[in-house]
Amino acid sequence: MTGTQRNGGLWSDIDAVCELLGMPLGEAGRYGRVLFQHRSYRARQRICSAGEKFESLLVVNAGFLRTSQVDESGNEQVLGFPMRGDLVGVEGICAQTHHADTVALTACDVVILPFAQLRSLGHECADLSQVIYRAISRELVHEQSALGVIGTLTAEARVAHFLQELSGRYAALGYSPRRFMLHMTRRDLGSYLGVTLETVSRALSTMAEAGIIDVQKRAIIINDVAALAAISRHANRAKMRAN
Amino acid sequence: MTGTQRNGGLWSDIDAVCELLGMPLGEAGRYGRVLFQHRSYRARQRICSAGEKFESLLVVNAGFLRTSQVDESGNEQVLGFPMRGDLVGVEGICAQTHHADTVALTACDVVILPFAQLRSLGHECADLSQVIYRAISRELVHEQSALGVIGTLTAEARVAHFLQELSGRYAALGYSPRRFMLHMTRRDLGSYLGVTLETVSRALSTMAEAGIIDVQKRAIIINDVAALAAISRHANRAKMRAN
DNA sequence: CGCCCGCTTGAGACTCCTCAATCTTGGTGG
DNA sequence: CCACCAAGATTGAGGAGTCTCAAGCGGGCG
Repeated sequence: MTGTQRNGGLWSDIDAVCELLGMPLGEAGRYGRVLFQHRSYRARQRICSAGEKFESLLVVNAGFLRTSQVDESGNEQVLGFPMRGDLVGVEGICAQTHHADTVALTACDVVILPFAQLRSLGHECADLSQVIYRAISRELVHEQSALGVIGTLTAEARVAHFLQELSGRYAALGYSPRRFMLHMTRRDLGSYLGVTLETVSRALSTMAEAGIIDVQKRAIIINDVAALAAISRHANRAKMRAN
Repeated sequence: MTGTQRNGGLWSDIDAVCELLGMPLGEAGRYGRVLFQHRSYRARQRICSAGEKFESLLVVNAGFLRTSQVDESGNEQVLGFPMRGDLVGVEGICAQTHHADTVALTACDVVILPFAQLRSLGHECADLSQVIYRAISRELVHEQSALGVIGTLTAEARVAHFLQELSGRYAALGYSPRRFMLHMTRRDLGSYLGVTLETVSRALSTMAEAGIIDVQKRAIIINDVAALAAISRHANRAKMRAN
C-alpha cells in the first residue's frame, strides 16, 4: 500500500505518486518534502459530481471507481472504471469545472493532487511535468481505445475485449489475470460498452456455455485466453480502408 | 489568417498560437521572440502515421483533417475531424509514439509545436502551461462527448448531433452555422459515428425528406435547427440512472 | 424474515447491417 | 473530345443482431 501515516491519515510524496502512476521519477527524494493527502471512500459513495469546481486530480491507490456523464437529455454514459494507478478528473482542467460524475464501486483510497500545487511543482522539475503530461495523455489514449471498441465490435466482442483488458490491468498490478471480480453491475458495463444489460448478460452466458469463461455473479474465471482473444476481434462493421 | 511571413513560410509566436486555441494569454508580446513554424499540406496528404516517433503537437490554422486509428485486427475507427483551432497529436505524448493516423481532407495549414520546446516555455510561464493543460483536457472532453454520442443515440440522432456540433464549430469560427460543407466521405462519417456509410446516407436523406436540412453531396443547409436538435436527442438505450 | 435489486432467460419487434444495383462525378488515356 | 473507369453516393430488399418487454430467481441489506 502506497503512502505513509501522518496526522492519522495516509500521505504520499510526489515520488510515490509517480510510482503509483507507473511513471517513476528516478530522482527519488528530491521532492520528498511535499506531501499529498489521501482520502478514503466507502462503497457507493460519491467522490465527485459534474458541475463542481475543479481543484484537484485524483490518483487511485486502492479500490474501484466508476466515472460517467449525463448528456443534456438525461442519457447516462459510463466513461470508465478507474482502479489503482489511474488518474481521475482530467476532464475538469479544461473549464475548471467537472464534466463527469465519479463514484466508488468498492471501498477505495485516492491521493488528492491539488492541481495548482501540482503545476507549480512541475515548473520546478521538468521530469515531473513530463509525467503529468504523459499521465493525462494516457487517459486520452484509453478513451480513444474505448471509442474503437464501441464503434467497431459486435456486442459479444465488446464484452470479450473488456474482459481481456481488465485481465491485463489486474495482471499489471500483480493479481491473477485468470480469476478476478467485476465490481460493476451489468447495467454499468452495458452503458460503458454501448449495449443493454441484457446483452451483456447474454454475452457472458454464451461464453460460459462455450467453456471459455466461468461466471459466478461478478466473479470471472478465464479458461481459454486464445478463444477470448478470437471473439474480441469479431468486427461488426468498419472494414479496412483500401490502402 | 494567423501567422507572419518569414523565410518564405508562415511562423507564429506563442501568443498567436494560444489565440488560435481560443485561450489568449493576455500578456501579449512577452514571449513574442519564440516562433513556431507552419507547415502546409495538400488534400489527401498524410500528416502523421501511427508508429512514428512523437515530437510535436500540431494546431490547425486552416483546412480540415481526419484522425483515425486501426486496431489489431485491422478495423479502422475515425477519431475526429480537426479544424482551425484544434490541437492534434496529444495521444503521442503518453508513449512518445503516435497511436493515430492524421491526414488532410482539404489543403490545410498547421502550426508545429515541438513538445520539448513547448514544455520548456511552460516552465517559464505559468499561464502558458495552464493553456497547454487546458487544451489537452479539452481534447479529452471532446473524446468523452463522442463516446456518449456513439454509446447512447440512434443512428439518425448521431448524424443529427454531428451536424449540430459541426454547425457550432463553424459558427465559433465566424462562418455560417446554417450552410457549410462536410469535408469527409460518408464512410468516414459512418466510422466516426459507429454506423455504416449507407446508414449515414439514409439518415441524411430522411432529414432532407422532412425538410429539416438540404443535402447536395457534401454541402449542407440546415433549415430547422429546433427539429435537428429534437432528433439529436433520440436515445437508443441507456435510460436515466434512478437517482 | 422479507423485500428490493441485480441477474438470467425467453419471445417478439425493430433498428441497422449486408448485399446489390444504379447514378453521378472526376480523372485518365486513347 | 469523348469513352472509360474508379470512387462516392443513393436507394432497395432481406436478414441478422440487438433492443424491448416480461417473467422468474436468488441474494444481500434493512
